[in-house]
This record gives sequence, structure tokens and C-alpha cells, in this order.
Amino acid sequence: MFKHDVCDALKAALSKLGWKPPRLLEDTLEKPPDPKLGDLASTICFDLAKSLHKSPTWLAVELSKVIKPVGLIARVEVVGNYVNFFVNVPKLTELTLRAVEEADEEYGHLKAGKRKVVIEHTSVNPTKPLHIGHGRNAVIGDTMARVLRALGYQVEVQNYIDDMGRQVAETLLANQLIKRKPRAKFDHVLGLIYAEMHRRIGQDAKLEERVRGILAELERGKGKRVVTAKRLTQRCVEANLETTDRLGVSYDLLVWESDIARSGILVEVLERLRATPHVTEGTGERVGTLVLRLADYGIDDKVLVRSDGTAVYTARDIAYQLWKFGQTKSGLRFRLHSKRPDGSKTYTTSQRGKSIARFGQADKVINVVGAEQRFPQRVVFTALKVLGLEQESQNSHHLAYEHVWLPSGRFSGRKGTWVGFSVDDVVEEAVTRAHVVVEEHAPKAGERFKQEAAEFVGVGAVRYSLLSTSPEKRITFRWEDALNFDRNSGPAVQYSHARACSILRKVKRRGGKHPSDVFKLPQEARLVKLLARFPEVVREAGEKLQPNLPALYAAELALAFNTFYEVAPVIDAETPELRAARLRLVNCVRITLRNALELMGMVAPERM
RNA sequence: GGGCCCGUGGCCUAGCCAGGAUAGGGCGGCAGCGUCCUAAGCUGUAGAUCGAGGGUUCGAAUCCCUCCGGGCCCGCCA
Repeated sequence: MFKHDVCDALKAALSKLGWKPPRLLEDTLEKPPDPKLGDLASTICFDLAKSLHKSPTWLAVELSKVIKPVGLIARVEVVGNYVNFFVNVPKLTELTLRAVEEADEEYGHLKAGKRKVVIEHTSVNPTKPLHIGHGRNAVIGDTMARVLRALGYQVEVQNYIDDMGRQVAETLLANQLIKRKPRAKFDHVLGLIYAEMHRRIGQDAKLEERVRGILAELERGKGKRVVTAKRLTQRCVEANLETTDRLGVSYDLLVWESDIARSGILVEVLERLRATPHVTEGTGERVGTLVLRLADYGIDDKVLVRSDGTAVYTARDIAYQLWKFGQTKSGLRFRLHSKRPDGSKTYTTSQRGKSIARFGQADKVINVVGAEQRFPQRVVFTALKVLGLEQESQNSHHLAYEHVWLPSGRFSGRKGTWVGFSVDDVVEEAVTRAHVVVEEHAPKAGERFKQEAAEFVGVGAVRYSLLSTSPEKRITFRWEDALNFDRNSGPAVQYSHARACSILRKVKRRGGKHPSDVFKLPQEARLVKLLARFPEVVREAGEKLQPNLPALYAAELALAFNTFYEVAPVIDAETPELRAARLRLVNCVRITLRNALELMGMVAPERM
């Protein structure tokens, strides 16, 4: 709002002087290094100095003479070469507080129309538990889904389950050969016997042959193995979903690779690709294969179909991507899978399901996939272009994230290095630790409260620690980060929310009008400015696919609220007017913190 | 060999895409704050050649080039 007013004022001043704006006015604006210098500064005089051949200082003075303080602008000051704008704090305060109060749970939300977004995330092989790196994927994806929903998109979250891959084949063999199974949650059992089997296969060529046999059987889609595979992978997915439920992550649709394989989508898409000039038979070493040639697009060629006739992963991904956009003739069948704890429904693809067209049909697709898959993702998006789906290609986004590492190195499902670092393990440890802290903090509270608090604090800490680092940076897993309850943590945000609630709980009557100039403290102004920024943060997070922005923002707001809390008595404020005004402010902080927590999939507790 | 990502105080991190004034936070360190709305808090303080070098520019953490360190991709693998 303020930014907009400043641009308007600059534009008017420039046209009055007959000076041409050198570039987008908004791009000349920045935050001064010291709030005493102003709330926004324009560096436009540096640009004008070049085109008009005058000193920037002189230009700044001349410009400031004709700038009219409109809207939220209180005054304009020139410091050196900068034109600095001060916001009218009382005006901004009234506008912001009213906006927050009126929108309430919608504050920060936008109505961006009815466009539909499909977000694919998690997509773990159904042969193991989620380790903390998968947790990062799920939390990033889930947060993006929440952000885009807030922005008014119709969001559909899909979890792709590859129940036909080599890992499944090895797991089937493991299940058959390893009689003494460890006692654990089902996905952990599979993960453990898979690692053991992988070790044995490395030592025994006969086992390798058997794996290939099983793989071929799965590929054919007929026989006892297929039934067993379905049973095991389904149970594994159920176990995985227990984990994601606990994290507050949910899915609209589970997409099974085997269902896609039998739907005819892959065959259809390959057929269409074959009809384009970019897809040809392989030559030389690649005789008998089908190759996607992308030199025209500056990308290496990619084999789509092996000489034995089977399709590579990328080919399946292309087919799936087309389906997400509703660009295939063949379709899938669906049935209700379950109701999630948050009340939402999860559907699954199914051979026996009813065919309903409401899934897919996306305007925009976001794939939350590891950064190492940048090349194959690019191939997929380029393949859409090859098929003439220019729009769909441009509306395809790879939200690439780097993996979570242990201090000792990478996670490996094959080597089983995830043991002790599964999402289940980490969340359990965090909740246990949180319980100790809750115990210290509220010894007299009931056990039920303590358990609930420990749960949302533990989960909040884990979610925040996975979310707050920008996705393109590798995270080295350290227990002290995942179990961080200090400021700049998930629980710190929750704590500030609970504090705000606590104040509001203690007063019977709140609200009412207040003279807009009762606020005097810089801490109050800072809070107001932060509150005003929230919608922009949400928008930017959605547009740039940066799910860490809400996390950073929430921590900043929580910190600012704590600072305010120390210096500004609310209930015992000096005057009734100030008390009423501060109550409004606290309530608006409460609303905004809650909405931010909601975006991050974290509980906003009234007490903790 | 070709390409992509990362490198910011002891540790973690924001800022980089859209160059601007004194590089923001947090952890840890040190020194303080308990009659008072939740101390999971607050205040103060020390600590940074923004990986290195060069270039562009009035101005570079930010743009360009080279190099160094770490990671990843370039399979009929999965």
C-alpha cells in the first residue's frame, strides 16, 4: 500500500518536472539501513543523474520539492542522494489493524481466481519409512500447498507411489527370504529387510537374477507376485501416512504407478511422442531404443524406451505430467482412500474405482523433487513443448530442494543409514524432549494438556527446522536444530502466539475505537509495519515457490512481539485509550501469527 | 570433457533474481534483567577481508570473467 503511494507520488513529481522514469519505479525503492532515515528510499536520482547529467544530490532536492505527500506518505526527506519517504504511522496503523480484524482468518489471503494447481510431493518408494530428508520434501510441499490455497488457487496434492520399481522387487524378495523379521512399524520392517537384502544381493549373483525376474513379473502386471507387491506396498503406504499425518501433512490423491501403467496413458503418450520429429529410433550403441532428441532445446538426448521395450522413469514422468494437465485421452480410476485426521479426504487411483474427471486438469503443476533431478525434470518439461503443449510446459515448475545430510554423509536406503533418523524417530525424540520442557514450564497442568503441548511443540520444532532453510541449500541434520525450542524456532512462534492469547484471555471487554495517534513506542510501530507486510510475504512465497519465507516472517514477527511485550504493558497501560489500542494490536498479532502458523502446518496454541 | 547448485563472524542463516547509505537474525561466548499481561522471554556486548582474484559501475555480498572448496547431473541405472 505504502509502496504504491510512493510510486504514485514519484510518478506525479517526475511528470511535473518533465523527467522520464529511468526504469520501473518500484525497482528504485529500498529499505533504508536505519529506520530513522525513513521507511522507504528511492535511489532514482542515481539513474536520473546519468540521463540528465546533473548531480544526484541536486536532483534529489529538486525532486523532493515537487513531491506531494499522498496517501500513506507522511513526509519526504532528502539525505545525500536519496529521497526518503516516511510512512504516516497513525494512518497505517488504523488501516492495517482494520484490515487484519476484518479479514481475520483470511488475513494474508488473496483471491487469485479459480486456477488449479497440482502439487506433487513426498513420492517415496513404498518400501521404507520416511527419513528426515523425505520429511523435508513433505514439509516443503505441504507448506507450498497451504500458501497457494491462501492465494486463492484450487490446490490438489498428489503423492506418487512407485510400486513397480526395483526397490519393490528387492523388498518382495527380502520378504520371502528373510524369515525372522525385526519387530517394528511396518515401513521400518520393510526398510530394514530391504537394506539387509541389498547387502546379500551384492554378494550373490543368483539373487540378482531373481530380482530381475520379479521386476519383469511386476512389469507384466500378472501373477502372485503382483498381488503380494500390492499388499506390501499398500501396508507400507499406510504406515508412511501415519508419519505424514503426525506432521500435519495431507494428500488429496495417491497416484500408483501400477495404475498409470495399466491405464494406457504411457502407451498413448509414447505414441504421440513417436509421431513428433524429435523422437527417433536409437542408433549405434542405442539400437533398438526410442530416443528423445532435444538438441534444438539445448539439452542432451534422452532414451525413453529401452531395447527390451520397457519405458524408463523419465518416460513415465512425461506421461504423468501430461495427465496432471488433463492432456491425455486415457484416464485413471479413483476411489476414496481415507479421511485424514484434519477432516480432509484422500483419494487413491484404483483399478476398481469409479472414473471421475475431477483430478488432474491442472493449470499449473509443481513437482517437489530433489535438486539432483533437475535434468530429468527439464526433459519432462521440454517433452511437453515437443508435443506442442507450450503453455503446459511453461506452467510446469520443479521445486528443487537439496537433500538432508547427516554429519557423516548422505542418507542411504540401501545401506540403511536412515535408522535412527526416520521422521518417526526424530518426531518422537522431539516430542519427548518437548514433554520435559512442558513439564518444567507448566508443572501443575494436567497430563493430557502436557501431552498435547509436547506433541505440537515437538512437531512444530521439526517442521520449522526443515522449512526455514531455503530449499536450494543442503541441510546437515543436527539434533540441536530439530530440537530447538529457542527463539527463531517453531515453538518460539507458537509461544508468542500463546502469549498474545494469554493477554486477550484476561480481559473481558476488548475492541472499541481508539484515537489513531495513541501509539508512541517504536516497538508498536514496528509491529504495525510487520503486520502490514504479511500479505506480501504470502504472495511472494507463492510466486517464487519459497516456502521458507513464511517461516522467516513468523519468527521475525514473534521476535518483535516479544520485544513489544517487555516494554509495553497492555492490560495495565497508562490510559484506557492506550490499553484499548494495544489490545487491538495484540489481537492483530495473534491473528497474523496464527495465520502464519497455519500456512506452515503448525498448531497455533492458546496455551503452552 | 559439458552443465547446474552451494560457499556470508566459532556454528546456522537472511539479503543475491530486480546493484545503492552502517551486511540483518539466531545459536554459542561474555555482562545484566525475577513483586508486574506465559523467563520457551528481554537488554547490552564482543565477534565478518560476504571463498579468492580480476572486471563493469559514481557505487558490488548482489552483475560478468577466472580460480579454489563442497555437492549434484550429463546411464537402455533406479
